Amino acid sequence: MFKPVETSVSFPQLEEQVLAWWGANQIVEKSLASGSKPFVFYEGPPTANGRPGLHHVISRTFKDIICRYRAMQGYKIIGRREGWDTHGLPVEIEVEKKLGFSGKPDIEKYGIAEFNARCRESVWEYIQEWQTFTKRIAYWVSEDGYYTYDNKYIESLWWIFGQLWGRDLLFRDYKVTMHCPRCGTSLSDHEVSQGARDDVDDPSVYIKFRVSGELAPGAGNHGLPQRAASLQGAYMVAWTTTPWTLPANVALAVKHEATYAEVEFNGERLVLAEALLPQALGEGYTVLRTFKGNDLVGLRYEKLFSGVPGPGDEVDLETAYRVVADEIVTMDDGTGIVHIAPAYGDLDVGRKHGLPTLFSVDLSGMVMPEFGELGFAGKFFKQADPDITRNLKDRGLLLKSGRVRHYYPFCWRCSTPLLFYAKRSWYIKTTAFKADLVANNQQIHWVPEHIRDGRFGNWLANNIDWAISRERYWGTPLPIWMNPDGSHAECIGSLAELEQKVGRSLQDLDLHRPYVDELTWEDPQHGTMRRIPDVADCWYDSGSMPVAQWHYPFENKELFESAHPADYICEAVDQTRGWFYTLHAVSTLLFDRPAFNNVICLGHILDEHGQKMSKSKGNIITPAEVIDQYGVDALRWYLFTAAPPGNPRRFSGALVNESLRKFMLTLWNTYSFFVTYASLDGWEPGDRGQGIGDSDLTPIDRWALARLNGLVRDVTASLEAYEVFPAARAIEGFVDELSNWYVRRNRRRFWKSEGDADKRAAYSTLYTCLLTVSKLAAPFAPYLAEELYRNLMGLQNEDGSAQSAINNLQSAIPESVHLAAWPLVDEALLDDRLVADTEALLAAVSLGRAARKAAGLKVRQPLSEIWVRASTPADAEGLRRFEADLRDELNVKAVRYLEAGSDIVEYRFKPNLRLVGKKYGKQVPALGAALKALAGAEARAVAHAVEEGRPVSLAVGDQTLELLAEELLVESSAPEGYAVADGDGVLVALNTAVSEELRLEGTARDLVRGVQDARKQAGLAISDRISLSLEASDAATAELLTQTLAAWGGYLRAETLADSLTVGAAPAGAHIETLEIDAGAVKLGVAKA
RNA sequence: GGGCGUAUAGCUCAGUUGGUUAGAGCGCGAUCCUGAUAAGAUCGAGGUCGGUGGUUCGAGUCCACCUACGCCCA
Repeated sequence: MFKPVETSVSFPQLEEQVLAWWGANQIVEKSLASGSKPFVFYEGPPTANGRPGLHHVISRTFKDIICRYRAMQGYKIIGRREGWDTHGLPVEIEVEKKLGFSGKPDIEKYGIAEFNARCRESVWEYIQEWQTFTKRIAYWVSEDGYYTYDNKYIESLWWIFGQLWGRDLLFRDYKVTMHCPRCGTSLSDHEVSQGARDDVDDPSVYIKFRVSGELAPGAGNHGLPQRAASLQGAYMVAWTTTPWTLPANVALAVKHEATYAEVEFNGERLVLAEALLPQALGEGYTVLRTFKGNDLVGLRYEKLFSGVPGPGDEVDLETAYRVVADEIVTMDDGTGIVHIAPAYGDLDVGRKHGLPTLFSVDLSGMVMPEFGELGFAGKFFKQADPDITRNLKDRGLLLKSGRVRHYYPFCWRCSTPLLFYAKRSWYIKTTAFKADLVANNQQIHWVPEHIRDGRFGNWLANNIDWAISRERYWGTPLPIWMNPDGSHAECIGSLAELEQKVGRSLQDLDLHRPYVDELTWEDPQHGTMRRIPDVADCWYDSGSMPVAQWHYPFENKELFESAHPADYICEAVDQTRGWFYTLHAVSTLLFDRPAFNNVICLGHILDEHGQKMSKSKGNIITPAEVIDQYGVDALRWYLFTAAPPGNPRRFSGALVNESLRKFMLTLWNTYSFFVTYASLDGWEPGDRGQGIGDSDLTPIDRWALARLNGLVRDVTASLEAYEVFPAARAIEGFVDELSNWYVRRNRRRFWKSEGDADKRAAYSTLYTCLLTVSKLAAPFAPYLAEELYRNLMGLQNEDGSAQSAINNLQSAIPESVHLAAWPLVDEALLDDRLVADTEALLAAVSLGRAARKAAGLKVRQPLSEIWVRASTPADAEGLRRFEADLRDELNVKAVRYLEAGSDIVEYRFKPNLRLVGKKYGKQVPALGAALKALAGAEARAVAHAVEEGRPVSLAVGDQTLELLAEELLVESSAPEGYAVADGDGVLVALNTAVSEELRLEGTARDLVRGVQDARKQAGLAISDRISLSLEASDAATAELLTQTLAAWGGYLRAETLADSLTVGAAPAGAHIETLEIDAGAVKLGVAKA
């Protein structure tokens, strides 16, 4: 009934077959449609305009595993669908590159309509590849996905804008951008980094700001008025490399806790950071007094120039020209006093301290006409530097000037120096909800945990308003219309509302630029309403997907209500300030709840040297090459078991191969072993009904089932906590023990000829283990699990296609493991004591082998006895329970137990620090010494007491301590004349004496192994009977051979299926192998009988 | 410059509330076992647990500072 299984297997080929079967039988569709209880998943949309890489494999497999697990638990997964992030600068840049463009002017010339059409196409360039890839890595999602450029999607985004607008959460303010004055456009971060240089020659000037003696409004008064008065006429010294920004100065910043000094220098009083005095002034100054940065806050100074307010801005100059304290100030260079010009880079500082924003240079980089009388109006800002410096020098406000080489950004296209420039932008007022953002974050279960209060928590605690607008083309148009002078604005929250405004149907309208830009209407009071040209930050698109993917609230109201918040999302750690944040912000602002309850936050994949994979380094490993060689399951298994998901991981094909060999092949071979013998015996799972009772289960069967149910318990608990890594490692550990302990120990039960209850118990046990493992492993390694499951369930006959009898009889059997129910723990089979006993046994076996090795006694040589001592009485019980296994594994005739009654050993004691440490604290060293001093009869008495669980009185210093049995650890020396190995409190001692009788038995076993090997070399089948001949190389060996055969001849014949056994030269035609025995050799002649 | 994370054997990584001799796998060398296995077992070489200082009877683990790397931000 089982399909025959080859021991050699190509997993990539097997996977292709399973994949084809899934396709032919709509397994994916059935899984997606299954379940009842809702479980909500959000797909974080990738941009499909590049090829999928390994980092996509890891995020998709971690998304997949949880969804599969929940599906097997009977959940209906909502949102298990593709999603595509289609807007944004990366797409535009890709198209610009293709068209050979160098910036916005080229796009405008080309036409926005055509450009956006190209962007729309470009998004789908790799979609085929993505979908094939997605299927191949077995990421099960519906292809009926959402895409952010869809009109419906955009309409939902507009609805959100409308909601925010209605609550006054959208506003306009300055934002500092990197601006190219020649190209007339802002540059993105990555464009800036392309053109930055770090050896730019610039002026380095030290400017004096005269303290006026007044105080800023609202300044504290703890001694400040007197200080202000006394500092009047002194100069605060600031350093800058951009003199052109000085006319826009509105404040000076100091560092809170730093020490500042008032010094006398060339007849003037100067104020600057004490630590930087030598650097800034050299010699010749006298310190008059010092104070903290905080003590200077609120002082006012005389302005250098009169900066110009932005068009339409009302500014309160009362709040300007004062000293503030801010973290941006460092003591690395300069004077510890920083000149603040919000318009040209220090906008956040300005905002934080309520400073006005003043300008001196326009967007074309020219000094504004307002500075005409100073003689530098109309000059390019860099050219104005010397003029400004000279002007200040003439007014006695320049301390000194020089040149410096440093970092400065240039336009990557035209090499024009860039301006930091505060431009009008639109913001979402997230700061108004900072407390809610922080509180809602506390409800989220982060894996790894530290992200919550670390990276993400800190980001929220330092929340700044979300700059939402972009001066670009391919994106969601901001639905804000304004009148010509900007005095009136409206936000449109739906298509219907817009139709009503323009008075016609817009059903066929593409809701992108330039089409929406063309929609205007006349407002009787305010004039022509035109859309502002900006589009939305594309993070806003993806962060709004919980709403927009369902076109809420225009459609799918019920679905949306049941699909919010997500139970689970998963992306890489770089999304903390990306998608994780935007989801959280949108959800908190709109609904005051988190967008997701559980999140796995993945680390990045690095190459095998810990370097980031990048095209330029040429160290990219593509998913395809790994999958073709090792298969998807091996890759997935590696990703799940290599490291906890939050850690970065070094990747190489060799590591995937290790997963394949370590886990997949071990499981496969166990499975193959089972199927081979079950088929031979015609065993079927239904046989359990024919009288295999619990009583037929041997201890090792019970162990396997206890261990299995413990595994189900542990894997389930781990996955419930979204801890994939320990779950996968647990499965791996079980498979290893199943193969290398259960199967190895029980081989004879499977191949013996009687088909008795004992044999059926073994089949039943191994079958249950394999079938359950196939279910547990299904979310991790979906292909391998499917193959195992289907064959074990009798769903594949010999040609691997049609359904077998059992399936016809029991049509309720799920046809795929992915449609099967997640295993439940059978509490009755759990037995932690049994599992612990087996662990003790395995430890003793391992030590016994080590002792054999040390004594040079191979395992095939039987020995008379071993002595064992377990670390606890309970473990000793365990060893007794499995004494037969212990004898067999170590090939000894008897096992004896070292107990205090036997005086063949010496005892040593240690405190059980875990217990004793807290109780006795500083007395621990003395206690340890007292225990160490115990010897002879006294020591034996203590050991006795501990064994019987009685407390022990011990003199420590001048006190007597009453120690509980469990507070002591007992070790014993090795008995004389024994080979010993010990560890973790367990000791195994071998009696190394080999009697003549034992020697013959060992020889017999050598002969059996040699003949078996010869049979194999001769190419005989397992069941072939042979005639065997043995020829000794010398007289001594001949004598040994004769004696051995006298005692063990029957055994030798039985084990090797030898019908005849002759001593002497092999007959012609026999296969001959030579076996080394003791000092001599034996020629083994094997011929088919 | 700031925040977060990481640093343990040649390589990839574990190390539970601080506790007894710091582990696994791979690789290397040796030996053994084997009629499911591409496997397995044992031993060996290989560790200043990134560094310094501190807390403690006791620190890979907790604290402070420093170094290197990664991510994010400026």
